[in-house]
Amino acid sequence: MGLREAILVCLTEGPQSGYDLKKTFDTSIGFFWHADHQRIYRALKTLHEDGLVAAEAVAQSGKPDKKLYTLTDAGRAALRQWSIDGPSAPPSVKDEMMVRLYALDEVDVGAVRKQIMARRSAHAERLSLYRHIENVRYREKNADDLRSVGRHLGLKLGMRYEREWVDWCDEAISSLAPFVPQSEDEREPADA
Amino acid sequence: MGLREAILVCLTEGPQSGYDLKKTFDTSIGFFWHADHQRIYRALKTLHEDGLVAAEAVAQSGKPDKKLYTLTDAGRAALRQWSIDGPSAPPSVKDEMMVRLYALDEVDVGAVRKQIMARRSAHAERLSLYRHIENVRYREKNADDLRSVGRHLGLKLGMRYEREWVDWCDEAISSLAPFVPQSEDEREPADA
DNA sequence: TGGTACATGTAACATGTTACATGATTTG
DNA sequence: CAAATCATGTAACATGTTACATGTACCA
Repeated sequence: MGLREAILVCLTEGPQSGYDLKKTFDTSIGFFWHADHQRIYRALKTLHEDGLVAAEAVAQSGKPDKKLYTLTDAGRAALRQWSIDGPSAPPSVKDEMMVRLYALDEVDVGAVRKQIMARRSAHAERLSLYRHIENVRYREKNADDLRSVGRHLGLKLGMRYEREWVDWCDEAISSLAPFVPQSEDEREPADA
Repeated sequence: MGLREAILVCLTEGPQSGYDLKKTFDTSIGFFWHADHQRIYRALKTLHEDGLVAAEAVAQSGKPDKKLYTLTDAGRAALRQWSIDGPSAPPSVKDEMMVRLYALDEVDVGAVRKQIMARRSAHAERLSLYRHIENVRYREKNADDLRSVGRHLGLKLGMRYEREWVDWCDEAISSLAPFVPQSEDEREPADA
């Protein structure tokens, strides 16, 4: 499944509710594996049925009850087994914007160029977020435990990826400039 | 859908059968959008129903009949509209190996490291394929038509991507070496 | 005669997305 | 008083994967 294992990985941090997991998927692990809350709850149900996680209802004052899920020994074993057997081939890329690049003469180049500018921003933002995290967590204290090394490596991959994207966007934006009517990015936005 | 538009993009090259499209998806456009033959045939059916492609049965001596699909004017228009309206946000990454890196202390590090070595090969192979294509198609003849510029840009993104992956794998392989029993890659493979 | 390429499909299943539903507490 | 956060879920739909099915021709 993939999502199942991603959840088990999250639970190695300690017991979490579905809601907690959702937040983790929106931030740290979500950079490499995305999930919405619906699928998280569905997956937790089957993980529980399979005995890979234990559930405990926790009453909270005011707020609704939460179910705290904990990794069981079987869950730990499954995680380890997955790390040996599971897929490790490069995942296939799926990028609609790149598909457009294959028939640039049949699409709206100005629109595509603007999309590339938007992506530049998105990737630049990601990159600075990653740099921030690196500064906060891995500054000079070269944490040499396995867990930190692994996570730092993940972060470094993310930084490489975003950096290349930003550079590529710059390259693409200038390459496409001659094909766009009046170099729209240099035009002042018209006042209403 | 995404796949629909990828097929329309392929058909801007000229009429193709489902089988032809499958081969295209296995090579060029498949680097950015993957599809198996089942989904291609299903998508072609609905594209045809929607009038975005025209179908023509072609009898062949010996071989089974093939259905040649051609882009219609409506298909061309749909493609153009999609290039304006369609999604262009960075697609979410999904990579099980990266998920493993989040709990390196709970998995089999030796296995993960070997997987990284395998990925290094896969990415290096891709990179050299891309370099080959660049040499053959875009060597010095700086083709300045839109179509070529777009495809060359796509290729360049692919090269950046694969190059970073190869470098990252090298970094990861050495970072993890101290955590693996007897630096397994330096051991001679035991004779049976 | 056994494998590969050509050529097209169905069916079942697994996964992922979108919309809807509920209900309390805190913050502006 | 409206919106956001906490917290969990169902249902319908869209998409993607795996397995199976069929049949010719060519090559070794």
